[in-house]
Amino acid sequence: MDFSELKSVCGGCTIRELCLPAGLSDQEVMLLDQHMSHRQVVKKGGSLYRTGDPFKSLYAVSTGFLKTSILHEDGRAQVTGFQMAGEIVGLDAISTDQHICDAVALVDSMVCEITFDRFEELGQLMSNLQHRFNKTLSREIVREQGVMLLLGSMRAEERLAAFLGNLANRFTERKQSGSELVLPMTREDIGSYLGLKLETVSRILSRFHDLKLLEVRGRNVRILDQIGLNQLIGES
Amino acid sequence: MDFSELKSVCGGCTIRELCLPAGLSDQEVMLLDQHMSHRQVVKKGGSLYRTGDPFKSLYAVSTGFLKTSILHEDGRAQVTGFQMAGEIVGLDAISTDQHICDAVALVDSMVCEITFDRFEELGQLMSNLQHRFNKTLSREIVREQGVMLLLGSMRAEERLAAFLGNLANRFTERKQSGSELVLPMTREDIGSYLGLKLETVSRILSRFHDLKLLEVRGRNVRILDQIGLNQLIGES
DNA sequence: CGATTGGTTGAGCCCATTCAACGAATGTGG
DNA sequence: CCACATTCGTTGAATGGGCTCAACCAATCG
Repeated sequence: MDFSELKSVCGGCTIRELCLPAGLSDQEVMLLDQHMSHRQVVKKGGSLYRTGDPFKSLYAVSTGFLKTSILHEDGRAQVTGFQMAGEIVGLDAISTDQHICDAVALVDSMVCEITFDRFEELGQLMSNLQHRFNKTLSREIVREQGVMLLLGSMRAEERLAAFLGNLANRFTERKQSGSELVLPMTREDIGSYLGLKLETVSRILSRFHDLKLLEVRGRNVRILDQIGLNQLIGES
Repeated sequence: MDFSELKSVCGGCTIRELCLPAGLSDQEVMLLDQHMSHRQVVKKGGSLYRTGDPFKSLYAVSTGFLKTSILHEDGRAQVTGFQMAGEIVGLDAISTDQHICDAVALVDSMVCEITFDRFEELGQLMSNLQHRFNKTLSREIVREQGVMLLLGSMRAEERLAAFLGNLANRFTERKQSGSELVLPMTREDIGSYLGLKLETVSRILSRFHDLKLLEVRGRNVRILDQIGLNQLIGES
């Protein structure tokens, strides 16, 4: 049996309510299921797609963790997001029918593929699905605005505190611990996302450790004082 | 006659191809027209909507210039975009049915309103319109990613050069001069958008002036050396 | 085992900020 | 109409937060 391609089954998916099928009736989910392509494995370090690839499908992260990053001509890269279970990857490619970022797995991951042409047809059949999808796109716009606020007007400490809080919330939504984080990305990835150098990320994590806000052991981060972290944001 | 509300007529609009009706047939545009609400005037300094307002409509800028900005609890604001003719405002509110930013007119402006409920119905009738709208949302995601790249990995000079280049392109698309810019926003607005202080914006404009890349007289900026500006981006 | 990747920490530097003064333009009320 | 306040923009001097450069350690991999 080839485990690299398994039929997606939204109906039985535990994170259904965090993903595209959110808010759909059982019948609607069945219809969606029929239009889903196969589930795919992306090995750690492997890429789901690369900049310039023709756009064919959206992907819902099933398990694992991805990052997306855009490359500037001169080699500079900017991580634009980290996607976990239930989150959709590839939304930016709708605009140009070409992927404008790289999507790379940070750990062994699985994604559910759905052909966008098919998805648009489905949207015509199910106004409910289309409505939800509009919200999904809008939510991504809002998320990015949050990052703009972070990059444009927060200091390094605040950025990191906000980043950790955001991760904690998303883990909690997924019934995982919101205080015992295992970061799947490198310090450099975090830095790129937050507009900081990796050394700065490392230093500030150490500082948070000293302040007894965190317990940091490499990629294992335990949040000791979420309130203290939150207070950090917006003081000064 | 009340000039504050005029019927929108996409069919005869000069910027039709830059706006929602882009790519639609004449018949489809007529149908869209029937569903458009009235055209509204927003006076300079006035706001189209404010954070927290319930979401009812999208707005297409007809003439003028708007800015959108989000407010952080502690009073910090981040300008998230400047919108000119043909561009759509309010996309972020779809996600939560509430506006999460303020939209303020930088000069006397006119906007075309379309009720989002109606628009979604129209999208069900016209797959073409829905397809285009998906692209519009995706394009906004891409635009914001560009800003993230700018904020996350460019130095002040590069940010300003990229900003001016972007404005020039958008003016050119609208058959206006791409070298004789009249900036409708303050230095503070620019700074907020670019993650810089207003003094820094002012200083760098002066520096560009000294380098003979620009001619700056207050809000009138003439681009003397677009190539030079572009070269500035990504050197360092 | 050496090579590579990822992470931490230190010292010095520099770019953007902060604080401040000043000028120009615009608007307002007497 | 002028006096005054306010907003907007420019420029200078000093400061500092995050960067650069560098050394070092731990873990992983071939």
